[in-house]
Amino acid sequence: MVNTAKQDRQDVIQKATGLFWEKGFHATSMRNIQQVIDMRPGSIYASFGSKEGLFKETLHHYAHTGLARLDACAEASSSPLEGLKLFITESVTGSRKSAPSGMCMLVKTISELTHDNADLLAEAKRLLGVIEEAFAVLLVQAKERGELDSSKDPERLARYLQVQLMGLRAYARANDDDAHIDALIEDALGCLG
Amino acid sequence: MVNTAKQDRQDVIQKATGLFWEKGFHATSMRNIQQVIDMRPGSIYASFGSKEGLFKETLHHYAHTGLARLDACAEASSSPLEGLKLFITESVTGSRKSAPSGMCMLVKTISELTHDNADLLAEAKRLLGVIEEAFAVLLVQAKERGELDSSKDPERLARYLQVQLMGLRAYARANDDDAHIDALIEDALGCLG
DNA sequence: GCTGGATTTGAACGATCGTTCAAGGTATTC
DNA sequence: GAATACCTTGAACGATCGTTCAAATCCAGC
Repeated sequence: MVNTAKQDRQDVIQKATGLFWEKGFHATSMRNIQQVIDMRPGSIYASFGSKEGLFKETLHHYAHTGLARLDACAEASSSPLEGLKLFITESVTGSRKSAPSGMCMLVKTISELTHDNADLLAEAKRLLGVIEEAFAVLLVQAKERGELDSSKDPERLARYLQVQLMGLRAYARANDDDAHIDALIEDALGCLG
Repeated sequence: MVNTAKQDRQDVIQKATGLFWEKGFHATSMRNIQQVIDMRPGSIYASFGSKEGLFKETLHHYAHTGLARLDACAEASSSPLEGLKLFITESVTGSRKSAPSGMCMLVKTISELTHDNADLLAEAKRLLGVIEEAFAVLLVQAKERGELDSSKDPERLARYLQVQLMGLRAYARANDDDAHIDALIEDALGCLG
């Protein structure tokens, strides 16, 4: 029974993530969420406390899913560097058609929120840092394997890749030309060889 | 009198731009705006028609200001390429402390809005395209002067710079370390020489 | 099948949203 | 100074916001 309840909760969080990701924090009303997850206000507030509480859980869910996908990319590839490139390429091109919003949900969140929701803002920043660390770990592995120029600083390169990923996804949301996007990915990841 | 009225209108739009830029479209209420621009609802709606109408004018104001600043950077620099680099550097580092939000207002808008505000979304995309064109114009000038490798495609490079600018400003919003930002700008603009 | 605690329900709350419009004010013209 | 045209005012509208809570429902243990 615990399993079922947990499954339900995860299912609810997943559906809420889709909504928040698509419409953002402010434009998503609790009534939108009630409809999508088929729960009444009382149950939602008993489970998550508030709209902010639910949103924070969706941020965690989003980040965890992203990290899992990064691991999957690394395992599916012949090298850490190829895994990283695959992850970034997938994130940019894949999320264009399937994902709720082309944008990264964490970037969307730090873009939308202000000090009025200070802890949500801080949490999104923190999670972006976690992802950056995961990039750095893969880059260290690549360096150890000799796939990466030993003069490069993995942490600096991880920051650079974050910039590229953020920029590419934002650009892809503003521009529809697939060929241009592909060329931009090539340019952005060129320094990885 | 026409001049005064126009000045007033520009002043109103400028103040509204600051609010929308900081808080975004949905989180900014018409009452917030009434307070900041010191006008009553009737006057605002007589002047701008709707919240969307006012927001669209602030988008234009923002883009126009950005283009003017790009021109100023180009004139202040010894070359088109240096002007472009100055503009990007200024946009990333300057907007960190002074601007309402570290983010580009146009990127923030395409990040926040969905098909529910289709024309505002389209307008923000269009204005980003205008800015990209202005980048391309400067790059063509740089190419003619021989400052840019003749093998480079100015339009592709303009798209690349848009990605860098979007990514850098988003990253700067998530991360406070000035030294890291400076290094990232260096990495991002390295291809310009 | 009854009981008691946990869960779900949905009507309702006060606040705030974007917007309207009759009423009041102001400036210009004769 | 009266009349006209224009602009501003702010109370008020219906809708929707995030949230609450008494009542209804569910379900395990006896």
